[in-house]
Amino acid sequence: MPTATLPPPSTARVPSTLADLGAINVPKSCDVLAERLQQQILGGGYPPGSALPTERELVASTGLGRGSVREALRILEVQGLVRTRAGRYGGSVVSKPTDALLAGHISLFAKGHGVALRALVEARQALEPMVAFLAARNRTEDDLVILKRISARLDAAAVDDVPRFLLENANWHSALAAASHNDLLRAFTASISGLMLEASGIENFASPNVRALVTHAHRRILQALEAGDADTARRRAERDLQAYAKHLEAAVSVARRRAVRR
Amino acid sequence: MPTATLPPPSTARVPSTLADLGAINVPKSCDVLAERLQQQILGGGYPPGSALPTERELVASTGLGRGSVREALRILEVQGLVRTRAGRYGGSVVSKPTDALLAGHISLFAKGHGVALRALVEARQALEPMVAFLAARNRTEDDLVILKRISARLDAAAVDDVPRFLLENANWHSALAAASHNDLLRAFTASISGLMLEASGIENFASPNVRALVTHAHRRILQALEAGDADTARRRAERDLQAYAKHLEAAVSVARRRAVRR
DNA sequence: TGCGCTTTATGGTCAGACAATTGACATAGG
DNA sequence: CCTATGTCAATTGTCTGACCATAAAGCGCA
Repeated sequence: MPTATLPPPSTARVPSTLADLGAINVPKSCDVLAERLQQQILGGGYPPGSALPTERELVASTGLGRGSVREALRILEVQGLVRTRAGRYGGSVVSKPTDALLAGHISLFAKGHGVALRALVEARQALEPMVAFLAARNRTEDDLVILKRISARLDAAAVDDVPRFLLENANWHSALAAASHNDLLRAFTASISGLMLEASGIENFASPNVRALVTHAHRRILQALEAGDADTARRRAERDLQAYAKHLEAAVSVARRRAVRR
Repeated sequence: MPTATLPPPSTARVPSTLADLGAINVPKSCDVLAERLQQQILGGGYPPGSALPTERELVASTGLGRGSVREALRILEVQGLVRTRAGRYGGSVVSKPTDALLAGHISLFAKGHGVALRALVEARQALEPMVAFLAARNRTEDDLVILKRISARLDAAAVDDVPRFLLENANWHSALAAASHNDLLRAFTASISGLMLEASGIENFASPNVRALVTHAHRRILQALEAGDADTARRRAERDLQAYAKHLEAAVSVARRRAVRR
């Protein structure tokens, strides 16, 4: 964190021999425990699926109170590193953070910052061409089956069921990202799809025009995937998203004009 | 979550009139409180900077125990929605999730899934061209100043100070993303830069060759930014990253051959 | 004016108790 | 023998109460 600036140490009267200690950090006990457990987990000491010590064992081994231990475990839970179950033979089991969990954090970030729909579209424009490229190279037969199934549902819903259309559209993008077999791009894409799905519930783009455009674009990309033609897949994703962004821009500006008039 | 499959309801003998109830969810009290507070915060009830009720007030108003209230606040803290300070006039203050926090979650996700360096590079290849494009369009004079300063330090370090070079390189990519003025792309890029910085500490690419390549590429992109030429900036980012990826691939395969021989 | 002490509201921590949960095991019934 | 049901024990979930640590406001003194 090279940009962090420390607060000036009091104001003056610093014994000249005393070095600048900087802001002294008093970590909370639960944070310390959480971090140590995190390191043990990431370091391989507790592989996914294995059980952490029970709360009371941790109390005994750390000397902390049970409340602090519970808060530490709660931190790990929010981070997606453990899942906790009550009851006998329960306890905290190490797990890997899920896509949904990361999507939740990204969603909070976006909502907290008031990220505009335009920014979401830009992010998708950044990700999707590469996703399509990789999907064409790395897809399995199963990936194709899933994408075709979603495409069919998408086409069916495009006729008149707009909410369903939007949902299946989000699924389609997520499935395409899954076919890329890049965990990071998959998670990013799924997050953005979820956010756009939410946003599209508010605005009312997805006119019949746009729906036809989208289904057509998806079909063409899917064809490139089947052929394993990565460059074509990328190019089509690029072009289609550009067209989509233009439509969206127009729709938004219309909505804005309408809002101004009202 | 359309992919979730419910466990088959016992095995048979289901009274035919009984509907499928699905898995019943028993949320913990602190989760309920955390979610309610989250909604209030995101709904604008507590704008950033405002103070949440104190722990004891929440105890009084919710009827929960203090431990549960504290766990709820701890959840919000990990999500980056509040910052908590001890002492009089302390308490929980609403805040926006920081880039660093989201980067931490993304990092945990990547480490938990064992995301390969190759996947990181692919993600950067996806993001950076669009980032460069937007940066050329949206950069301010301040953005340029910052980028130039980092570039200078990068050039200086490229001669012989490899760790410093890698650090400044990560800073450069983050600064470029900041210049795009897209919060999401900025956060994604910063995360990936951090992860690559960590990874590059292990591997030992960044040979003199690669360092020269990188500094040259950054200079060319910076020139496009100054000129405000978005398309050129994007094209250069694309080409340079492709070259970088190729170098990396070669370095990794060399390392692998060496490992096999040993 | 300016420094230092006190005051006090707040989070941080611990201890103990009880409730709720849940899987394993034993047991009864067919 | 198999199935269904009851019992048990270990574990998390929750509450209560107490005390400590912290930090900013306010006061008093020089």
